[in-house]
Amino acid sequence: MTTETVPLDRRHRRRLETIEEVLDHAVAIMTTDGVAGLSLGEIARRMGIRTPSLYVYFPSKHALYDALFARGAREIGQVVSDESAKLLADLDKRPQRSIEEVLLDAAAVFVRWAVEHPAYTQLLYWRPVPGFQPSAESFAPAIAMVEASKQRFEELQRRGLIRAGASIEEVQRDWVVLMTGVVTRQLANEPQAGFDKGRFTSALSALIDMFAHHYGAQPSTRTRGSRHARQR
Amino acid sequence: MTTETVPLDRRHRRRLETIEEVLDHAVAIMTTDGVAGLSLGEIARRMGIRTPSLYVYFPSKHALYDALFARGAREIGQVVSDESAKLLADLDKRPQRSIEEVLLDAAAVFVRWAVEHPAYTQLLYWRPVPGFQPSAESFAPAIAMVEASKQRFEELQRRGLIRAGASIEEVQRDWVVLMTGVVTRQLANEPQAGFDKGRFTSALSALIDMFAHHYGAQPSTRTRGSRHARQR
DNA sequence: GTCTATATGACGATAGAC
DNA sequence: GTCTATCGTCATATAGAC
Repeated sequence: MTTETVPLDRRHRRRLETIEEVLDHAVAIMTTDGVAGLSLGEIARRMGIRTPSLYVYFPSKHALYDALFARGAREIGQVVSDESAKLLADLDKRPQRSIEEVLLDAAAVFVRWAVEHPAYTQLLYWRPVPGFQPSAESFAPAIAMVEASKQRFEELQRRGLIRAGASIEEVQRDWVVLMTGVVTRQLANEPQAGFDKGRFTSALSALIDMFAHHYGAQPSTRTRGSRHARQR
Repeated sequence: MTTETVPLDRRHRRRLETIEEVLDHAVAIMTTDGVAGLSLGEIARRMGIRTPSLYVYFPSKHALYDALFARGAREIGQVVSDESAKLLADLDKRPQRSIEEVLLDAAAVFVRWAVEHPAYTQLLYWRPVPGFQPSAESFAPAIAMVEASKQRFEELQRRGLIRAGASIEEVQRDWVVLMTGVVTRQLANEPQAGFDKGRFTSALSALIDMFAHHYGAQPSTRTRGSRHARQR
């Protein structure tokens, strides 16, 4: 009995490790060849096994995509959640921070992760795989992230940084359009540029100013368009 | 001699017609199955020919994607160009129009076409096909469209609707992020909703207000956030 | 010139031996 | 749990019928 449970646990752990290894190779392939460029044969080749052996761990290629979707949603959710906690804690210590500063920090964390993890980003925010729809379980962390984001905006509204009359639903919707818009254009037009040098990631500051002006509570201390005025 | 040129012309015309037919079927398939779901076998099946026969007209699947990219870029370019001409002519007749109204018209034309032609939109604004890069010739109309858009913003700036100090390069960049951001979210999250009922296409008005407030010349006549205030 | 017949190699997927 | 063998489909290439 005792001799049975131990190897079972070990086998189980080993199985989970193998699954993680499959996912790691899949991400590496998708990063270079795009989400649609993933092939089970290439994963197996890199692991030194035959393609059919992968079916022990995943019943289909779509199931593999589903696991990758879940993994990506969990990871970006964690990154954003950590930043969000820091943001609110920091706001307690330095309440004089402008809404522009606060939102730019939050935006940069999301956009940086997205452009630096193009495989997950394509899977989460485009529709690159014909017929693939994430399962409810895999989609759950993505929903949780949106809910957390809305709660963060509500908190900012309570603290007087977001205009009192603003609909949080609309704030969240427009925020998502801006953030994923920047990420999509950067990855599709300049995939090699990276966060710091990208033409579209560099637009974040101007877009956040725009957003803050519209949904922020107090008029910005910065003159509208001061960034451009400098260039004249 | 005379008897030779006539059938050559006819044959040439017939060839072009066949090419158009191939492209039409390709668009239909991509519309239902996504860009990556296109298969030459399915095109041939629908045309009642064998797959290798397609290679008479296109040397490879990538060449077919290239022709589709060019077609899509020309079509949306034409749609936007027509609207742009109408917009400026209308502005001569009714110079009292606000920048919000003018831009919302322009935005609606682009976004409506994009969500109603998801096959072209995916090809033009995402990266759904591993290894596919449009040729310089196919890309040309897309560049022309961006140039025309910049010239339109310059004209609006000359007419005093866009703030004098604004960099047209930045105006165009942020405009593209907003428009393709809305389109991408609508097509990826709610592909079946259509322009009029979509959750993200419905955000256009608010996003244009935001944009106009930032880059427009005179303060808006509408109270900031009046749309939301109404909902209270 | 246009299309078919045929073949190649890669793919996702399944069945069954060990 | 991994293998081999196999299936059907895919994009692609070539040779040849008409």
